[in-house]
Amino acid sequence: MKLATRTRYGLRAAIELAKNYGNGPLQIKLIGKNQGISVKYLEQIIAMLKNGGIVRSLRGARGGYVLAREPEKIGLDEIVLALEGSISTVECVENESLCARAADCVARQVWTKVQDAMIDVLKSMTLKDMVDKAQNHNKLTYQI
Amino acid sequence: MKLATRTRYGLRAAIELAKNYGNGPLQIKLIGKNQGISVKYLEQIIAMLKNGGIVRSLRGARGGYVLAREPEKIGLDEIVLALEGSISTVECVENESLCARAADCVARQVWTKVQDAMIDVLKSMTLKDMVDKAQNHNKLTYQI
DNA sequence: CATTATTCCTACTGTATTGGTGGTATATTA
DNA sequence: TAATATACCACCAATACAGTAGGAATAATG
Repeated sequence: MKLATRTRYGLRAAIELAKNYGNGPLQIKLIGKNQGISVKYLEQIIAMLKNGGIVRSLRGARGGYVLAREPEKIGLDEIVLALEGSISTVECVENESLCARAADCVARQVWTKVQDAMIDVLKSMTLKDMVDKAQNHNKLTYQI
Repeated sequence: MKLATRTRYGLRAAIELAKNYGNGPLQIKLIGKNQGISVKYLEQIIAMLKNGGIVRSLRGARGGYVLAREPEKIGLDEIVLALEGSISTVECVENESLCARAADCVARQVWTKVQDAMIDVLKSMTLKDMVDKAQNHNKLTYQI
């Protein structure tokens, strides 16, 4: 059940970008420094966020990354989706055709319920919510 | 986010044992055959269920495995716990001391909520519920 | 135009996990 | 004691993960 490190890092990076929203691009170097994450590794992780349509990049000097949309329009489910590839406990939940008995498999029903519960929680939160929460502690408090 | 195969297999094996509850021990060989799972692999998986106090073993001829308690007293959370080691998305959720900022980390709050949602769902179901559901389809319908 | 800052791309590496196999020891029963 | 079945232990191949490395492409700046 453990999340990949890249998912944890990726969320933290996204929150940094959300905090910086409206103030121009933020460089990976800075995010990595603030968060204590290998800059080279973060590079790959943010590329996933880019592919997922969460962030946009600005190349060249003074470039960096910005959120692709307003923080209140980015659900955490989108972020996890971009980083994990899918928010899914078991393949057959998404793809019935993987198993002949999928349609009335009780184990599958369990994993579907678990998965739906996770997705609901993630969908209920946006990057804006994260920034607001962090603001209350008025520091970079989202470090894992 | 994907579950390990052993967790899926383990749940299915536990459901088989629940279905057989009251009819004496069930052999791994049989479960593996019914479920299309490598008997040798299943051996290891059921050993985890045993360590977790979910099943008891009976050695020797006519031996096999039985549930350690009535199916209605075994929550699915216990089964996942036995197989995954912990029902946890991130280490720091369980163990605050892993990160100095854990106490007011917003990312950690996210993963805590996700994890709690999963645990709630699993806790809400017992092996008995699984047997009852499967009965409605009156076959081995829990195959993944 | 040269320099600098930054993203982008691709490949490599060590480690751990996963999924699975094989063999032997041990206990129980008939 | 022979047959059955679990228990235990060691091994193996494939994959994923986390991180490193080097350089190419691109944009801004002086």
